[in-house]
Amino acid sequence: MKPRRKQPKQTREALLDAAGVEFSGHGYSGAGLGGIVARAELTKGALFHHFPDKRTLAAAWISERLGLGIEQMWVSPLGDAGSIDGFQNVCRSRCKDLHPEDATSALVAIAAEVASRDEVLADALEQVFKTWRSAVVGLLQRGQAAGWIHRSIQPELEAAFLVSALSGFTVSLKTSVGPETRNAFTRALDGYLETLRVQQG
Amino acid sequence: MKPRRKQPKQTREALLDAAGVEFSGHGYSGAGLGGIVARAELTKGALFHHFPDKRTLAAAWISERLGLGIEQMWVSPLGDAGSIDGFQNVCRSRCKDLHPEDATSALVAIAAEVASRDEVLADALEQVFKTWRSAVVGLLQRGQAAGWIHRSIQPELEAAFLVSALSGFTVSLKTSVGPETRNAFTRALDGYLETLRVQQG
DNA sequence: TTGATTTCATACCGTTTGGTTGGTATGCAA
DNA sequence: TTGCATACCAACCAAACGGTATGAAATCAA
Repeated sequence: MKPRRKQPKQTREALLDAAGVEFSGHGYSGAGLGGIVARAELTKGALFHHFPDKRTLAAAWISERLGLGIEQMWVSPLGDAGSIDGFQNVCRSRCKDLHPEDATSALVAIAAEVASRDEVLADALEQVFKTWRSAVVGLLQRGQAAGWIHRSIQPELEAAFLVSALSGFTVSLKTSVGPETRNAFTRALDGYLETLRVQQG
Repeated sequence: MKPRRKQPKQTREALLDAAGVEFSGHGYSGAGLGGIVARAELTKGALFHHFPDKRTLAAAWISERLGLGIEQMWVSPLGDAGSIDGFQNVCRSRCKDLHPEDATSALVAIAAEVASRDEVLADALEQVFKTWRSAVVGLLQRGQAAGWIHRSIQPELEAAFLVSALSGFTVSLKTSVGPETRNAFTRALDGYLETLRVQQG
């Protein structure tokens, strides 16, 4: 392989990675393009060659990076779950590991900040939320078909509720200091998931 | 009454009101001090006389305005509820009326944006969240004592779960366009609250 | 090898940022 | 009425902001 000196694909990835760190750490408005290109060890020339403006960079980061993050953290694990206990284990594991720098927290934070005043970013964010909710819907439908999820619940409703609860959880993690809030939510969520189980006579 | 020409109390309130509009509409980083003083029809001289810097202004707004907003939207209504149906009615009413400009949405948005990187603001925010959770805890305890809330649940856990769910709901409201998400969450929340009810033989 | 195109760096632009300065007008206590 | 602290304004500041203009390497098609 010849050692290329200009690698546009790689440059674009580096910019998205750096943008992710800055957006996650300082929010959309709080993150500066100067900080992003400095972190990527590039210049604004490279940035504005690959992205026309800041919001388009953010939209690309949301769709590509946050979307992939949600896939890895929620969609795949939930796709593997085959019982209520498996469902609970996935949620417990995520609740224990969630921290303000991961994709889930960043998704919620950016959505809370800009979704109501930027249609483009709101669309990109909704797309990611939709894949998240869809994964839950799919799991619940499979559970109903297989007989381990209560027939009376409506998957779309419970999915919207669950994703909202987990979203709010990422916010509460940022304000509280100790592990009490994390433990409280985790245990209560476990109880809620229990109510989805078919009653064993 | 003599028409006073300098009214520091009133000036401070006007600054907090204007700051509230700007912070709610553009977030903490997105809101500028110039926009705040312009909205209040004052100058930076007045602003920096009453508040030493931007974050202190934000902290005062969180404690005084958002705190009062949560009191009015959640603490008082929940304090009046005396049954599961009353509890559900309060939540249903709030879920229907919640919009991106109210105190609840602003509280969550600011928390998601700055809580993980500013201890001062995080403390002020946690105080407000705590009064919110405490109102739920108090209601659940009263319900258990009065016999209309299931004895097996732990009020602190369910309160943390409920407040997180409602927090996440304010975020999901911003990304989705139609009323589907609002309706889905509202109905699922109703079902969750139903599980707190004592079983009628 | 040539010519066009892509990929980036450097330098710069006007605007806005949070915050400061110096000064003036008001309110209150004596 | 004097004297001093409070309340507020207008002008200003350096730094950072998002974005642009220009040009030089690097790459690729011919």
